Amino acid sequence: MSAGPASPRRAGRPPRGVLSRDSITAAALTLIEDEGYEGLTMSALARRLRVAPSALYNHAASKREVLGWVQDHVMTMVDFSTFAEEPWEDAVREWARSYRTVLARHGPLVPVIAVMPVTDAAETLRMYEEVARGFLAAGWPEALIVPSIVALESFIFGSALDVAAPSDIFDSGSLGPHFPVFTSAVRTAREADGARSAADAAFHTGLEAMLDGLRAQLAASRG
Amino acid sequence: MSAGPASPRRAGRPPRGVLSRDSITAAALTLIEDEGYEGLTMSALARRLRVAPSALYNHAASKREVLGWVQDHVMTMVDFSTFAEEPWEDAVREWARSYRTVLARHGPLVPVIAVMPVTDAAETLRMYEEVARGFLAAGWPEALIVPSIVALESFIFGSALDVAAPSDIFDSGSLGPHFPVFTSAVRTAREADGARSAADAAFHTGLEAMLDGLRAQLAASRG
DNA sequence: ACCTGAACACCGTTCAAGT
DNA sequence: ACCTGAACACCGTTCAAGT
Repeated sequence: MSAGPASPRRAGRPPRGVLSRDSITAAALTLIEDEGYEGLTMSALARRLRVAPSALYNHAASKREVLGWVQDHVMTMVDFSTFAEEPWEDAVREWARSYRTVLARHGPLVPVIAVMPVTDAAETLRMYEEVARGFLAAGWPEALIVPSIVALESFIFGSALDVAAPSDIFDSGSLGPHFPVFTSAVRTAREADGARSAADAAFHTGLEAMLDGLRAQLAASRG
Repeated sequence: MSAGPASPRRAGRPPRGVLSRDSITAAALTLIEDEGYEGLTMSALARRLRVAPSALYNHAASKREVLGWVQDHVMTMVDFSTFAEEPWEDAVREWARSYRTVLARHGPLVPVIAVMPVTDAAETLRMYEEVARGFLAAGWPEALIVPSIVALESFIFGSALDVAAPSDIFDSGSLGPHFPVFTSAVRTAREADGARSAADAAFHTGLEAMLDGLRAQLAASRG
């Protein structure tokens, strides 16, 4: 009845020792949670697993590969369940918000995700499958689905990087008087947005604009 | 008549030796051009300047600061001249294309730019000033200018990361049969886009969608 | 004020040797 | 098959010593 030490074995040979893709990924995730991505070193990872650093290389070809495993797991934290339940536009909204929130906590992963092939990244593929399904069900022409998803993702990736920016990123300091239009626009925006951060306001603006444009494109494709 | 070894001196003390913000930035840029960002190390930089690595620290507090100088220079390569000449929508289109192209060649800089405060980054501020001016001239309410610019930038940043992705990034490999909708959508998109890369198609789709949405928002703000 | 040279505290990764 | 321990080839950065 108990889960036992051996996790349900997949196809292939069962892991002999403590080390496996799963255990390394789990240790990496708690390490990142505790120490951040600067703390994620092969030494620190090995220490958590009570093993010599070189032992890791019997299971992962490189730190980059470990990062790929982490990335695929992080994707499971993104909520894309709404595509099965809600209308297309609301589903995209919820998915995009969740995606950005998850990535904002894993900023250093963003450049990795953007470039990582999806082959054998099963969890990542699960998300794409569900999102593509939602687009198809909403009546999107098949040829427009992937470009639309990638466009939304690009915006989400950029917005996630933006979350890490300091709140005074647009303070022009002593140079302010040389750039009066921008300086004034920054001040006005800050007053208008109130407590909401600049990053949040921009995300809302951009997401609604893109949804607007995509909705129009969907309508146009229906003739 | 000749330019001479001493560049036109700014306010403040003239540089005594060979090393200065300008010379270090110039060396870093040619180094990046020749060897890429992996080749940009403090040692390699010092070697190009015929100086010991530790000498760099008399002028820059850290490698991160050097990266900031590079970033500010890279911004001068972005073409934002169209804001003074063309209608708002065409100007944004040209600016966004140029911005993405420049950043695609400097991918590792994207996470740096997203977080780097604009204080004392004069070239970066010049761009923002000109873009904000263009928005204002097009009739945008002041409070919406900064969120719109940041939203566009987020999309541009994400799209620039996307350019570095391998063309087969969406090949689902042996897992394909488990994700039929997505796999089929990828194939259809590839056929529809022809020679154009997936990244280019997505950039076009996303930029036009966002322009659509922003145009609608501008119209709405006019009542 | 600015440079050199040596040193420090790390990295990721390899590999012979063990079991 | 999988692990250890030592080693390698790097990093960015500091600092005493020189001029």
